[in-house]
Amino acid sequence: MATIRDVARLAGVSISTVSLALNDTGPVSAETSERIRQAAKTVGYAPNQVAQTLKSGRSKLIGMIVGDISNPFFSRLLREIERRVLDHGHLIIALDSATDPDRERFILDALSAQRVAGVVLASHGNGPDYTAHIRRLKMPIVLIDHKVEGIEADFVGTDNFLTSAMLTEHLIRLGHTRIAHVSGKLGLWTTMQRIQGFRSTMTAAGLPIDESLIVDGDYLHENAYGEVLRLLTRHDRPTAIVAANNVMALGALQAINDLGFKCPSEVSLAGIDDVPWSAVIQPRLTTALQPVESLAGTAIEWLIERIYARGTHIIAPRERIWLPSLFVGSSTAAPPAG
Amino acid sequence: MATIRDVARLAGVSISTVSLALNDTGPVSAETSERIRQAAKTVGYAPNQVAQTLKSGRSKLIGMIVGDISNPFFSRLLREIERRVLDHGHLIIALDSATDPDRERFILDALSAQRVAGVVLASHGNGPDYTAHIRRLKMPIVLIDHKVEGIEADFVGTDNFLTSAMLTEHLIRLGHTRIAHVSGKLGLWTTMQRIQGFRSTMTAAGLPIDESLIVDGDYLHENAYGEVLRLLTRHDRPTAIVAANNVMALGALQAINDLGFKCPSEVSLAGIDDVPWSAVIQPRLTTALQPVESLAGTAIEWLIERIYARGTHIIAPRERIWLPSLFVGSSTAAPPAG
DNA sequence: GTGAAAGCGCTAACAG
DNA sequence: CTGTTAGCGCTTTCAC
Repeated sequence: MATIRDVARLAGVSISTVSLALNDTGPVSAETSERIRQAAKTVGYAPNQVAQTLKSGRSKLIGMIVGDISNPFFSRLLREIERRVLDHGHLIIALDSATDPDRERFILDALSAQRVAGVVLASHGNGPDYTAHIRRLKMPIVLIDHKVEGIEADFVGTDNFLTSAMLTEHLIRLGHTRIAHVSGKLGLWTTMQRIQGFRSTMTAAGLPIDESLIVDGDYLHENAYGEVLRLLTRHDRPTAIVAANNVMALGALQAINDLGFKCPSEVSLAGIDDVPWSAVIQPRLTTALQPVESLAGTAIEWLIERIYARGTHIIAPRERIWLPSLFVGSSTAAPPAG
Repeated sequence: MATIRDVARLAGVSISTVSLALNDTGPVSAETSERIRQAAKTVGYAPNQVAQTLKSGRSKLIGMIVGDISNPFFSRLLREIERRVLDHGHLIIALDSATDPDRERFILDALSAQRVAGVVLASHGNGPDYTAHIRRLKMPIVLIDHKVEGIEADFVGTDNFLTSAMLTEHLIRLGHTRIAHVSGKLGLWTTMQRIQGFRSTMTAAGLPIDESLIVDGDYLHENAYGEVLRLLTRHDRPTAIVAANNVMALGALQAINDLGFKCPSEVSLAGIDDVPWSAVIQPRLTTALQPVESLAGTAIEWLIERIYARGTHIIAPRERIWLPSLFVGSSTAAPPAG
């Protein structure tokens, strides 16, 4: 690997002149500059990012932590973010926390040790210990999807109250009264908002809430499958189900199919977030969609801003809540008569 | 961020003693060592990986480049690899080349500038220029999925000839004679092997090969959708289709559905690689499965070996070809009578 | 316009 | 056993 020294030697100048010329950061005569550029090309010089990072204290790497990288919602988000970030000369280190707060902390420490420029964090932790730990790292952070109180960071998310509220409303209008909600990991802001949206909409419609119909699926396919099996084998089973994310909706659908129920004629199903190729899944799921590109765009815009602002001025935490949209598929219909 | 200096000051020793003690790399009295560890803890010392990297010339980062990070085959692979790599104290930088060789080169250069320890590469390039460029980077590389001649790297993949051959054989046994193959990006080893597997099996069964039934889907959902629309609107349409990957199989299925054909009674469909929610897709696709965990395991084992062997001894390029397995779903059946 | 030198945080000889 | 020192590759004053 050629270094700045090799270039200097070949061009017959000092290393500082090379740096000045190549970075356009000082007065170098056009002639010398040209000679240096030539030399750099012939020796195949590429600046060592590690040295630059050590010098500047900040690398060109951005960390991104999500709960499940194989969840299509997050892999789309990752893809969108990565695309935008490459334009700024940054690279993304994507990590899967498996929704485990301890693992998340471990990863955050590792990213901090790498002196990453910033972090896009779909957090799964909370509590004073957790927030104190994050604050101590002093990294530019943009929270995405899951909001956490007590961290000086921007937050970009969707109106989660609305996501489940609109699905619930849709089912109520179709005539359902016994509606179940398969929720995500309890304690998370996103989860609680979605549960709230469900509850409020039920109550506003004058429907009673059967607490046993609100079950915890932990945002996982398997859990949702199991919970829905349980729900549908009860004598007072629900006629409709709202799943709090995409993979749980698919788990629910599988349970419905495996038990031999017809969807939507016997059980209606609605979920949050799309899956790619949803077009080939029968029935086509009714879903509340988060605007992935808008989320990715805002997150990166703000993070980059924060990275460049660092040391210059402080930016007060911002918050942007995008609105979901409703896609009505063929998985929801009026409840069976009787 | 506390540095080794802060620890040294607090413990009342020199920085080299701190380094020696904390890395267990020199003779330090038990007492001093303990004092140093205490000091490190109280100031919250964590070694700066960037400085270590600059010193050693090699970071704890591993790059991974795939053609499409949102393809479930690759996101599973990424997840598996990441899990294994964390155990060795490494982090993964995952990047999406969008199957573009130029973009792939750009990314490889960026990784090289970061002095990554090694790269897991699902390559989409070939030709002397390409291989020369990669050789020049001198990074430990493990090729995965796509084999490229002319690079001194290990290769881990699946017997791709067999994947399409077993699917074709399965269709022939069901009675099909007009079988189409929606292939991946032409020129890639993987693609060519799969086409070969298709051809050889047809020929071995004494069936003629209609060249117009071998179409290029470029491993993309949209392309496959379009190609299959075209195939099925021909007067001499095929009765069965072998798609060279998972997303193309789903694109094909969508085309079949959209045209109003029944799968499998009117058109049979088989694909390569699973999708996570395959259980809820009707009909359940017949697929040739690659052993993702074995691929990930071998790739990382070899890459880590190569990373540690660097400078010590050279390892001759190795190759491991795993066998696929056949999953018979409900998307394949005997061709319609007449 | 250009060069010398300090220093980012760490490791590893080499002295003592 | 412990401390001094050089140096990884680069940027950035500060002299000349």
